[in-house]
Amino acid sequence: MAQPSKITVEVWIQLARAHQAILSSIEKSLKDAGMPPLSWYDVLLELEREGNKGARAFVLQEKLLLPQYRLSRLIDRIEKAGYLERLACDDDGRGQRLVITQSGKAVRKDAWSIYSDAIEQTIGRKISVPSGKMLAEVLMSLS
Amino acid sequence: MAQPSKITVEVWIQLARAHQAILSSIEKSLKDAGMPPLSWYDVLLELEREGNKGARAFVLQEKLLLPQYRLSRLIDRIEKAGYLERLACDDDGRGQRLVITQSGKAVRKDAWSIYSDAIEQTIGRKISVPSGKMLAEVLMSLS
DNA sequence: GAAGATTGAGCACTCAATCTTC
DNA sequence: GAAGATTGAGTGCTCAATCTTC
Repeated sequence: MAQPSKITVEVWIQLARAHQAILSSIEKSLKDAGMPPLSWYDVLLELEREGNKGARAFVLQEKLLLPQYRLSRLIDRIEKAGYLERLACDDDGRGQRLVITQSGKAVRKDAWSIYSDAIEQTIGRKISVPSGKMLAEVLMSLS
Repeated sequence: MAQPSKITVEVWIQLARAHQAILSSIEKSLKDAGMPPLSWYDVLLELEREGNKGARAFVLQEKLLLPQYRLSRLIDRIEKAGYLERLACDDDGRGQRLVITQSGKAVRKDAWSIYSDAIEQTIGRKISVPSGKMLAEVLMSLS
């Protein structure tokens, strides 16, 4: 049980604070604009990338790091809002194909204009390009 | 409405992923060890730093970036578990002094041995000291 | 028995409304 | 009226149990 250095602890504290600050700012921007929360955006973006064939739920779980039960209820809500459809899966009777609808694509696009602006305000304006490259690279090694 | 660069977007994606991965790992470690969640730890640590005079709730709000209603119910649960006490505030009848109890200090200490080990496993082992210094510094400018 | 997915019950979060004291 | 704090009602998260298909 090796103890973490002061620097390691400081990294975690600052990582948690930065995440919390940025996330609440983004969520507030989306809500103020009448958009669905960020978790919906993540799902819709993945589905849009998958195209008409749709995506399996367990694939989304891995990509978005979500537990099964959370994704299941998240999909319920998004489907109820009309932004995705559950279709039967030909080659596996247990599963289903999740397909984004036209209105789903539209709301994702609208949300992106709000979302991207919030990212620029909370991150882009605050750090230099070299810092950003370094930051993204080091962070990638942590997940 | 300036658009964010690809690097800026990548920083946010990796920041969110790293945070999610590290946080769930830490929470799992705490739960497996029979410890309260991380939010309790944050409150208890701040109270321990304040000593016998205790801390005002609105001060915790600022330090922990928590909304009023969330902190209020968080304090309820921690108090019910016997880890803190709400005492009258002499100079302000609206507020109260939040004071950590002996068992609160004990559980915070026990939780730290689990928590610190999890930090070392998820962060310390994965990045170099120079990367860590740089990371902490840049992250600090984001919150 | 394992994998994909859902569900019931309990707990935590959220918002707006409220209360008390300043 | 503003600041510190709490609360009711609605929503979302969590865990374990469950169901179906592989």
